[in-house]
Amino acid sequence: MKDTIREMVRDAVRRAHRSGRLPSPDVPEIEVEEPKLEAHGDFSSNVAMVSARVQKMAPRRIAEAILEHLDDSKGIVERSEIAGPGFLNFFLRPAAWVPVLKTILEENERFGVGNSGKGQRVQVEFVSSNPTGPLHVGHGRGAAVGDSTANLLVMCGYDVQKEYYINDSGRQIRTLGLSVFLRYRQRLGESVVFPEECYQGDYIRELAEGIFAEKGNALLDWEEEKAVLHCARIAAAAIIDGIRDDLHQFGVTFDRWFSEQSLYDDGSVDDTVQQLKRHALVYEKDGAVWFRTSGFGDEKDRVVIRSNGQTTYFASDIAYHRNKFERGLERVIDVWGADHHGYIPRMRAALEASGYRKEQFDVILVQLVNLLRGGEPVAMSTRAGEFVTLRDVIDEVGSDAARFIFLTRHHESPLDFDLELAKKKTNENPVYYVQYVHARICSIEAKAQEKGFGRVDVDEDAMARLKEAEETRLIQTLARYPEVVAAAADFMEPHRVAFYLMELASAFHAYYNKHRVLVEDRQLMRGRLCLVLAVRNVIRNGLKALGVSAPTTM
RNA sequence: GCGCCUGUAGCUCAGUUGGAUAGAGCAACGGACUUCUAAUCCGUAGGUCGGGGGUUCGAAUCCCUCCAGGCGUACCA
Repeated sequence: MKDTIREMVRDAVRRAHRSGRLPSPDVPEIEVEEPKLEAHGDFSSNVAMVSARVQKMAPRRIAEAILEHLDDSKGIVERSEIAGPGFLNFFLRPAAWVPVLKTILEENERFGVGNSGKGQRVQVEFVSSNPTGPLHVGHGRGAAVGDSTANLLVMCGYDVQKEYYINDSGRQIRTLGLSVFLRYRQRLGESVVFPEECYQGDYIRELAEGIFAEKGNALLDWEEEKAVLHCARIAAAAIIDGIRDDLHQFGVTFDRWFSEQSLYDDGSVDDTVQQLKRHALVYEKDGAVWFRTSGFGDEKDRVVIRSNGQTTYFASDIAYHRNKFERGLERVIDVWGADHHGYIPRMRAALEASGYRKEQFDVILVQLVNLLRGGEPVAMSTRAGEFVTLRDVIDEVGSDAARFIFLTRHHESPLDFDLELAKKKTNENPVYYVQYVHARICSIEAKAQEKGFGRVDVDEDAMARLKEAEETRLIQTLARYPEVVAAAADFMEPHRVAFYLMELASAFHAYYNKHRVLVEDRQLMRGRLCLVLAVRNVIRNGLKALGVSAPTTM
């Protein structure tokens, strides 16, 4: 609808120029927006103001010329006016909105789907938690943001791949193995000290128990290093299985799980370092090898190979990201915890130095989650291994509530997640507020069927009967959905969809309380059924994008 | 010290990328169930958009500066 108005305005400028009323046919970048105040119409444009320079005329006179040459052959504008410094305000006829409803009903699941992505190959990498322990609540937020962003990109016509990067190499994995091995020895009655830097959680004991169940006390006879590595391998695999299960429970699946170790095994990390050397992008200093990231916007150069010969995490990360592009991906989006933001300049530098454009790499930073219960902070200590896992949260409040609440804030703003509130079935809890709309409409549909209405056909004459203020407002809100999806994907901000759904839900509940759908007048009832079914489509599509279910009853 | 993020109603947060008189929810107060699900709605009240300067027709939004909070600044991952 917005685009239609925009085209009409552009066309009017050209016509006004042809008839001699405007000196220039040029139309600058104009805006058509939905004003906050109803008195300013359904749509308004700033075309006259931004054209003042080009046309060398006063905005209000330009506005007059444009209005005189407006070609409204479809008859959608009821009335238009010039207001304030030169705004063009358009008031639409209610019937102008009928095509929107028709589109929503006909396109059904596909309503809101666009093709701005043009099939571009994009990867969203998210969660990528180290396989040293179960996922916690913060990972859940990253999962919700990453998965929803991926969904939205798919809806906008991108060819999207979701990937989980497993940091299954390096010291932390060894530490994991050591932690398990020490618990294993304790399990067999040895009295050994369990160092603070080892992983403290109870799950380590369970993993040790698993090793014992399989191998008995055989590991005691092994060389220590071999035993630790064995424990590490078994434990990491078991933890990843657990992570996969948790994410599956959370409605998140990946196209690929990418192992960091595989980059060492197939020589990718070495190759990468060799290539950097050939291109003189690295140099040696103090026995270490440094990447000249400072030449590409980073604060300082960064080490890729330590003086002890070991590569840094940065080295394998460069290899990993180059691998992504070598696979044919045109654009890469990483979802990281906000505490890693200092890492962005060096990663960006590394990719630019490798010949990629900076538009090809984006990072979504996700701020931390404060877990509360009834307003009180839940004590969590990673060091002591006491933390509430994502699984705990899903089990307690459900996947739908958790996912939706994770998306009720901009991802860069810290989120208070209150377990009590997440379980409440009132409109303090936005999930139910939105889902309730879906359930209510399903109920109306069922009642309509009891009254002998089989299928509700798309009936334009009936829809033209929708003239109540609440109905027009609902339709206008519905019409915005595709723009919301597009903006959410463009800006990688899935919370926009969550807020939109709350707004749509609010408009529906208000309508529901004031007007009945199942009225005596069959034609009006048919029109209203079309309207609420359209609302249901959009609610369902939007919730699906966020990975939240749309229940038929509640 | 330097860098990034945040600062909007008592609380938690939006704000269509520069538009007209600043928007929700919660909390407070007052109302609405004989109806298609009250997990809902309607109304009242609540503001120096952290402070100050600048850019222009126009600023919560862009620039500068100051203040407050968070995070980051490893040959850690």
